[in-house]
Amino acid sequence: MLYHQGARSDALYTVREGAIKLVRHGADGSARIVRIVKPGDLAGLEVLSGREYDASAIAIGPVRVCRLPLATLDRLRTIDSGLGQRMLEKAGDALAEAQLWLAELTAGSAPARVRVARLLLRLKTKPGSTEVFRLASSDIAAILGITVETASRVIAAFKRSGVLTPPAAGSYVMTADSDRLMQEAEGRTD
Amino acid sequence: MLYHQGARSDALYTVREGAIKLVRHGADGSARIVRIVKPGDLAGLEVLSGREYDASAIAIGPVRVCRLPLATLDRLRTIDSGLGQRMLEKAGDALAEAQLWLAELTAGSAPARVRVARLLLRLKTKPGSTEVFRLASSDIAAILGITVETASRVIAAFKRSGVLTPPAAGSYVMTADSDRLMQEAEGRTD
DNA sequence: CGGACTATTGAATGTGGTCAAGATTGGTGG
DNA sequence: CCACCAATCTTGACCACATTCAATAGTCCG
Repeated sequence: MLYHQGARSDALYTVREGAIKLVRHGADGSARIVRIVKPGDLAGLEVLSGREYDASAIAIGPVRVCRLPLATLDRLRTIDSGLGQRMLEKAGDALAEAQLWLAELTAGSAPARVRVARLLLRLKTKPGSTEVFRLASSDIAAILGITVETASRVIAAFKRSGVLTPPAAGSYVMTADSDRLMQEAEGRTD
Repeated sequence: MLYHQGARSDALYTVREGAIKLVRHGADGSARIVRIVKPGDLAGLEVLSGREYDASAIAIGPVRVCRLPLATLDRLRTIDSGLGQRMLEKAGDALAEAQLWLAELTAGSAPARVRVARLLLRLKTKPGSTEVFRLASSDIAAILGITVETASRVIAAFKRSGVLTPPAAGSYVMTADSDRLMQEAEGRTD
């Protein structure tokens, strides 16, 4: 865990390897994953506005990150004038991603099966690859705002229909039939 | 309409007065509002990454905006070194808002009544005020990812129970009982 | 006074939630 | 090597909420 929701923000983070999830905890104890920070992305932008961290940052598996305390960041910015520019681009990208999640991954006019399919398509290890990261069904549930049970049911259905083929035990990836997955993501029922 | 989803991005916008909505259209014709741009906020950050606009920007009522073509923006940045800093902060704020929407306004462990209540609380004209912007129920539906019918039903229920009092005809605001609205937002059923 | 759009309300259907019970998996220690 | 335990995943039955479809009021223009 890199930092906690509600803690005073003091540093910006960038991920080098692996991935971290930003989890937002509701007053009632419910948890929701609001962003996945992949290599090259930034976490903890709150520090720039002096706000508290508005989510907790938790590593998904082993990661290598770079911690940039605010003072260090300011110093770097006076040296490298392009840094601010690149950070701004990254922030814009993160915003675009968040809005894409809002539009395509949240409930509303799309059944759970479709949303799970869309999420899986975004979890491909590489563009064009048939392998997708295998994350815990509790994480899938926390991203899509559904329960663990429905997540499990949908994944099971995909396995049965051959869209997904389970990996060797302990593996972090599973194989997907991209074409049929895209059909599911469109909502095609046939 | 300031720009269309999918169009080549050529300018950044900031809102002076009023508000604009960023609407993302799905392949199936469905529309979802992914952000409300209020005075001081930025729209069209895609231009910084050279991407296409990933949503359409549509004014909600009369607005006054400032259009900044990319060339102008670059020129301004060489003059005012603090501009990039302020833009970065704004981008971070927008990201925080988007993630808050993801956590609190989308379906998942919260019935429609609760989410409408939360949305209304964020539509207050001023912090502490009892007046909330009265937006079309089709807009409420597009933000929360519910249908117009359920939005209408919930609003009607709030009016009947006295939580909301309808405004004079043609007004852009309506009065809310903040305390009871907060109770509804918590999910308290009593 | 129409005409178009938005809002409202009602009934039937269906998807996902809840609750509860097993099944796998992975890890620990005897 | 195996027994045991905790955590995660899986599956089933029932129910509630929201969607869908459809029909009726408003409301703002021309």
